[in-house]
Amino acid sequence: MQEMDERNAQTTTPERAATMQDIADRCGVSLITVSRALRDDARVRPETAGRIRETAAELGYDPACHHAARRLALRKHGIHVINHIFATFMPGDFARANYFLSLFRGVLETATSRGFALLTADPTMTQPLPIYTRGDVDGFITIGWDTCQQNVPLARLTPTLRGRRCPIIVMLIPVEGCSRVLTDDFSGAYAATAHLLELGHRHILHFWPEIPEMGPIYLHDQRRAGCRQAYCDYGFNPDEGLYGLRMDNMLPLGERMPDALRRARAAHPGITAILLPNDGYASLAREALRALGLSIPKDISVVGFDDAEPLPDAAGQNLLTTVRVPLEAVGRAAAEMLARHVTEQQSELEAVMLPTELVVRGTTAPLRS
Amino acid sequence: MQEMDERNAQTTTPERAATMQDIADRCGVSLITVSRALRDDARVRPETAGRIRETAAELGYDPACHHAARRLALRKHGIHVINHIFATFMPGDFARANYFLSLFRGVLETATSRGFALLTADPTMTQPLPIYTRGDVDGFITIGWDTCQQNVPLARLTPTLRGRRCPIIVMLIPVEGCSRVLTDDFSGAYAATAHLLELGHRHILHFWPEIPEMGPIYLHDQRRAGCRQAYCDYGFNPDEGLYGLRMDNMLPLGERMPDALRRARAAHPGITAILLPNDGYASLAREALRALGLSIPKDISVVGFDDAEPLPDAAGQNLLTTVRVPLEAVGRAAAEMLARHVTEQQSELEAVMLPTELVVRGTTAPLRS
DNA sequence: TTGTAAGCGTTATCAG
DNA sequence: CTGATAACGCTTACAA
Repeated sequence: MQEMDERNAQTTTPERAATMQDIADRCGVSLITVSRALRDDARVRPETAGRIRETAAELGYDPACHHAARRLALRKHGIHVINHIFATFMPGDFARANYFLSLFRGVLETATSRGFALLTADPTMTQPLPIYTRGDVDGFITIGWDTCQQNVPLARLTPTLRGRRCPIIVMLIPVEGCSRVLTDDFSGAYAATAHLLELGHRHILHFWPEIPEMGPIYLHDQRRAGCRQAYCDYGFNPDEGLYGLRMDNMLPLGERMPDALRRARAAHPGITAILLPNDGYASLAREALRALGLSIPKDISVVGFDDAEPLPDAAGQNLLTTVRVPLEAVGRAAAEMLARHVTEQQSELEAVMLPTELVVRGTTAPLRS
Repeated sequence: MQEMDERNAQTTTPERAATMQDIADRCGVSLITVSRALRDDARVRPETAGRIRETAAELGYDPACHHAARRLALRKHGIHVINHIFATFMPGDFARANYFLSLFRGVLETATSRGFALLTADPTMTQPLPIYTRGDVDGFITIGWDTCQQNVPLARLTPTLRGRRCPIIVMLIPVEGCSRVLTDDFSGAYAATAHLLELGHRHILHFWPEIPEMGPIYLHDQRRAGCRQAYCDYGFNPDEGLYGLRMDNMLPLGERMPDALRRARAAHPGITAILLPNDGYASLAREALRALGLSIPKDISVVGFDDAEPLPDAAGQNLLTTVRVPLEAVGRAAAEMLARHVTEQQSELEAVMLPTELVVRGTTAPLRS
């Protein structure tokens, strides 16, 4: 059986991918003619072209195989051939799995459908992989981590990309000099606050992450502004009813949640509603509140953010009232934007803002009078 | 400030990456001497080499930039330069998010630490992206989907890779002709069954996915064999106590779970324990059982598989007894294996099997007498 | 120790 | 319409 296969094989050794020269030899034409024929250059006799294309097919010629040579040749004439590779930076620990996954899924889906392969790297990696400086990547998509946080790759990348046409799209958080896809967190927080105010709540605890070394955190500042605006628009004073729970560190809050809530309630006994920084905290909050003898939404209303993580009730239904952030759409928009930048040689910065939406479920209820 | 930057710039236009010729011109040596110096070739005077390296640094010469040219040049001599790109196929819907994420995280972590970038593709993509046939990918890692299922990319890839040295590592399910990283599901299922038998259970329902068009599903067959072996070793007859619940379709089971369980119990009223095909079904099963008036583990014991998805109790603690499959380690091992294949030019197939481990939590209890 | 030659596979430019 | 030429940036083989 092996022998048969070998006999059936083309005369070219299977080791080596077929080249234009191979085709030219077979057809008795010059290499250039082959090159032209395969690129549908008009100035080659249709008959010759047909014969060439046939032979190419016979030999299993695959233009993609010699993409690198093509790029090299065209560089002489200043022609940039796109490579069909995007790169993203996603946290390797995927701590908030659904959050990043949604973004990632959107990016992957759209990149793929546009013919681009997607490289993934962990933003905490200590040094950029060779491929990033090689010029093989057509563009980058990343979460626009605020300056001092984890934008290691972005910071490290920028200098190596200097002078090279290599667009970077940031998602969710704006970064100077990059095209961006943002979400309207201001309006989301506004809607959530308005919802609570309309339910009669007047004293709301707003989780407000602020890590000292990081400076202001764009998203959370936007949201805080939205909350305050709602207070004002409804005729209330945010300084009297909206309490910011400043968090100096986001992750290990699991253990400290009960303590944080207890102290917040001690300082502001009137609190009847809580705005969380993301859905992941909801189950922690539910636990902590239960320990304080409070049940949701009877005694206290809770609103999440992102709509990325469910808070399942006994029947497995998600009962978390939250602000939906269209994460997958953000990913799709970013990839689409990048594809446009890359294929249309467009170099102007672009900005898109996607709407958020309040999703009312079961963790908010009218204020008990 | 811009002006200053421009004045400080090197004489080479920043548009163009520095080349060896640029360095040679500056140093008054030939291009080839530069090539040698930068590759630490011994046969170049140390003094000259030093000067060359200095100039290279000044000009910001980055060898990675011209990686493609290097590959092209070396091909003449039959030398294969590795490209430091791996590719994986991961389901884009990430239906069982944690499961695939764990695998992915392992692959990504190890690939990155070995200096390889990771390309991700959705296995359902209709046609392979250009990069896959281009020879830019050094090797592939994928779940070894059984032949008839979603191995679209694998099937479509193999012919294009014919004759090319491009190793493929499959995870979890063996595929002919590929190196593999497997898990000992036989032992895992054995341990789970033994655990239940020791607790006094004699009538166990074993979910046994079997999709007609797919033929036997390796993992589930392994597990079933493990279950049966345990029955035999403990002196029981699997044909009398181990009931297979054949599933002809895995995904939309959510709605059919209550029905499936009801019918299984009708057929085999003695059932006191259930072996699930994966953790994701645990919450569905809990619901369905609750609806039948049965509580876990009082009335019925339940064992999951994978330890990828928690079954949280009221306090958020995972109470699912399950078989831990070291998914992240599988990913790491696969990437490590691939790196070895690629860097050591090794072409012999390799196989690794990682152990599984029964994790006893709160969903299994002694049989009520 | 250094330089010269030739070529990897392709393409734009110019000549036939 | 077709072909020869030179180049993209690099490397091995061989000569000086």
